Amino acid sequence: MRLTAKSEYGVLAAIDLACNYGAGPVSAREIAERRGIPPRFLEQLFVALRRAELVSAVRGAKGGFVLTRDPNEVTVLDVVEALEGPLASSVCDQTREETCGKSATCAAAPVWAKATSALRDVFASTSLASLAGTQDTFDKRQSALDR
Amino acid sequence: MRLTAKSEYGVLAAIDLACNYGAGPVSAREIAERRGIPPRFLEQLFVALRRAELVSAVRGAKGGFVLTRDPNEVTVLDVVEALEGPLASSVCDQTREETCGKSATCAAAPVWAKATSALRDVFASTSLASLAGTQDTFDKRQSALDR
DNA sequence: TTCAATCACTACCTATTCAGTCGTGATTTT
DNA sequence: AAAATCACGACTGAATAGGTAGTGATTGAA
Repeated sequence: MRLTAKSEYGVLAAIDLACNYGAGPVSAREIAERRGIPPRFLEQLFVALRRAELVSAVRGAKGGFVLTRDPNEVTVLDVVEALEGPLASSVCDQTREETCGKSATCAAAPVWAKATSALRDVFASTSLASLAGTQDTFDKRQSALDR
Repeated sequence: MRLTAKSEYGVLAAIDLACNYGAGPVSAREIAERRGIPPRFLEQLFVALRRAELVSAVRGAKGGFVLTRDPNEVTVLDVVEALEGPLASSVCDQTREETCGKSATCAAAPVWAKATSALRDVFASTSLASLAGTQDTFDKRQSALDR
């Protein structure tokens, strides 16, 4: 429920990789410049994305990062959870047991649960491919690969 | 997009008022005790709720707060926005103009917008009455008033 | 009329988190 | 060997979260 700059930058970076999917590794420095992301900060995000096995790293000169899966198969939820941890409601996290009347659970819990669920649905149903810039640009790269 | 303890406590307090709707003012102290909310903190939340005209205050002994509208007509969105400010995406807030390819807008913007919208829908469609404890408890109070 | 209960307002405080930066090392290509 | 790149951990300044404290204003009840 807490979205920070990690998600913003991380999703942007992931979209960039989606745009370049199949065209070899893209360096963090390149993405940082293109997207206006602080380079040393982005570096850390890629460490998290690699540990979540969303990207794989290629070290050395001409190295960089590549998506480990097709951009259609990677969702924003994957990226966000890799960077921010599990997407849970930031409130009413089972530490609170007060009730309205006699109910055994927090009276507000249903709405927080619905909120988390709605957010999760949006993120889980949005692939990197669907965000990857003008779709034709993406398609053009794809068709170039097919040849 | 940022939900803090203010929302958690504020919605709980609002539910409490919903449970007691029509039965005169309920003091902040009483709600704080019943719901396990730090009293001085809750006091501040009520200031915000009053300024948003969601509740009205009754000063002096036997005073407290009452909902200004029927619990069916007050939504969680009302309460959350009164306490946290307008519900907007915490990321991609129009300060960022980078693009994927040649698009004029941030490539990730659509998903953040959808997320905000989804959250808003959930909160706007949840009334205090629907959360107010066991609905029968609430109904009982209501029918008692009708007599 | 006094007193206690209650809301009103402002200021203040402490710990955590955010949003990075920095230094250094490891790996690979050229 | 040199340059480019990723890897890892420590560090930091600013903001925010989550309260607390002091004081004052208003009102009902004794």
